Amino acid sequence: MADVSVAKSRRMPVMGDVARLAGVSHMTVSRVLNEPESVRPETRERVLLAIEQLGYRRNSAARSLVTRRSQTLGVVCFDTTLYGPASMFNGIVHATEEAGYAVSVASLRRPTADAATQAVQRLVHQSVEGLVLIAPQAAEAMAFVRALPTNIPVVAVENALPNVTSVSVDQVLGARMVTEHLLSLGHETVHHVRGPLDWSEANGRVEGWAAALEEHGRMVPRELVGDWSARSGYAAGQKLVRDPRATAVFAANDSMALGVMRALLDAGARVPEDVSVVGFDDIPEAAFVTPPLTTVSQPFREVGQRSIEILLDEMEGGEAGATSVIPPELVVRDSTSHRRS
Amino acid sequence: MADVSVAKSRRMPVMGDVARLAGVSHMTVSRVLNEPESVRPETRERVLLAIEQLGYRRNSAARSLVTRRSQTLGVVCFDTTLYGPASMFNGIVHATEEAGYAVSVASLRRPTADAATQAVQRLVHQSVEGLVLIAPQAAEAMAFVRALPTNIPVVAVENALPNVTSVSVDQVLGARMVTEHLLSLGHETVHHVRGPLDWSEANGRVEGWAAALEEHGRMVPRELVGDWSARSGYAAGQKLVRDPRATAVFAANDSMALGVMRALLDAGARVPEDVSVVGFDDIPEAAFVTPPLTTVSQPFREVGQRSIEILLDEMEGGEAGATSVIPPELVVRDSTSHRRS
DNA sequence: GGTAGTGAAGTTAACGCTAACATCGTCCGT
DNA sequence: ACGGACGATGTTAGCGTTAACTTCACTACC
Repeated sequence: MADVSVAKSRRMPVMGDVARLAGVSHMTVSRVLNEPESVRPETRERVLLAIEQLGYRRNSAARSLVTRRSQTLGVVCFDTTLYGPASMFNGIVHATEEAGYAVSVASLRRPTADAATQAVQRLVHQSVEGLVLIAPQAAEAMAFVRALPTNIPVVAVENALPNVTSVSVDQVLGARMVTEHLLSLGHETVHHVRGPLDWSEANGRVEGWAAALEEHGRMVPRELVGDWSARSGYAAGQKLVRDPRATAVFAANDSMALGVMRALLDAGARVPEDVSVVGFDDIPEAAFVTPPLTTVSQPFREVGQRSIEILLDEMEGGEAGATSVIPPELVVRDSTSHRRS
Repeated sequence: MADVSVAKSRRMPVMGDVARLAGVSHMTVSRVLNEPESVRPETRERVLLAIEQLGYRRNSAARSLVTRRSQTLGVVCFDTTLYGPASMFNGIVHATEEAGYAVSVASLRRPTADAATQAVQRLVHQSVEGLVLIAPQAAEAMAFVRALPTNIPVVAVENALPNVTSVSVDQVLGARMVTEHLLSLGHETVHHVRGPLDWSEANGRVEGWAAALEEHGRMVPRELVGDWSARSGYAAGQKLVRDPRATAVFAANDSMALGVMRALLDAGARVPEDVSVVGFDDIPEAAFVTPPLTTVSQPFREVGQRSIEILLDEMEGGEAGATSVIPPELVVRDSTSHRRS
């Protein structure tokens, strides 16, 4: 009881309180906090001491009211349960905090233009100073761009939007590497289980895969469509197992690759003896599943961190619209082998 | 003159602008926004129209300066790359947005008391009105509690802290179910690969496992320690494979279970014929790995959502300190089977 | 018909901070 | 020794909202 009343009566100290204790004006306190060099060391020490004694913390609402800056960056994301987005989100949050900004998140329940617009609006309303988009669905992207307030800098990760700065891993290259790896093992062609139609990453992977096949003069099989989940990979695998020409499968991510392998195994086919399977992402479990999965490693965290670097640069007047592409890396394990028969 | 008006219209409109256009005072505008019923419908319409025309948005900094509320909840998290935390985070963000609050995130790079304190401070400084802790390390927990400002409501997920409201899945029960499932299959005892020593979830699982074994009068083998990663599970598996009595292994999460299975397989043991393996979490891939993994399903998203419900309730004066426990569910797949001698 | 009561709007004063200007010594060059 | 420049601090005036009054017109009642 006593605790409560004490806590209540003890109002949070404000600049004026600090000033009084230090024997200066509140403006000097403000200066100590904002441009310490402009205050005489002796005075500064006194103020700092008073701040410490009172446990003073500057009120950020008042500060941003007058400066019109919030020291906050906004992150729009869709599903942070997927390994890739989750890792990028982590990288983004860390980098943002390191830079002294707060992180405000808006999440999209559904990939609709409306939801996207709302999310951006919400963040803008919080006066974020910059925006990071982790929402790789192309349809959305368009909505975003329309909803964007021209005055605030934006960076999109893993999604090339017109007129928006973006950072991404070279999906086309990654898919190329996978396809050529498989071709080099003697497979006649490579089948592909792609990601959702509206994800730009999925499209990039399809592009690289098809391009590599065409360059080698191979047949380009019709791709199967998944939704990134192992379950959808399983469904695709069930179809593939009926096609004797499908000796090599490139799944657009590791989860789907797992599903494909499961379907193959359930149907009595062996991996990699009968069918080689490759994933994408290199989730931490990839090396430990059965068989250990050949896949493409993406530096997700770095992508996230890099996006913040670029965003901050843009906020300080750097030019926008640049596109930064980071190369992925093929990791060969045991789910791929030379074609037999 | 024209310049001036253009310049003015370029500036974000404020309440006064809306008021002028609607022919009322700024206070009426404020009322329309805060307590619409107190304004005559006719006037209200006029104001609403003016708001629409000007594209007016209330300045949240000014608002929170005077109300001393930020309409923001803070989330402290450690590693949102792990499936569990990522899912809970998702649930939390969704529920928070649904309730009309903004979400501010602070992430811990390292599980130290210092980092924890800083993270909480950062959020408090942003005047969050409530705090959710997704940081299941016990050591940390203590630091949090100490750093906690007594006046702002806190909910911890997956971590029972003294005097702090918490929501969690019944880890002890889950581990019990696993152990009894294995025992019922005829295994003499169950070996355990636990999670990090400072995670309360890991401790709960150890507790349930040991209790179940003891109740059945079985030997309680010394547990091996992992760090949740498949790699650490692999290391544990390499040790277990040398012990002929280890016919049933309970890994504290699915990733480690995968690592254990890999090590077993690499050493020539078959799963489940020679050794049964169980995980925990039921990651979406669990049903599709080889062999499909028996595990415990946890309603992560619901835990996240529930934590927000409770937090909001507490913010509205509900009593704090309650503990909400949600039961998990055993999912039997193919990585467990009767003991064969 | 006068007065209290009501509902709807307006006025004023914070909220805690920073920008911009004002003040006041002090040091300098000539 | 004097005016100007400079460095350190103080004073004042908002930033855009809401809380707390105040005003005013209109109703209701004895």
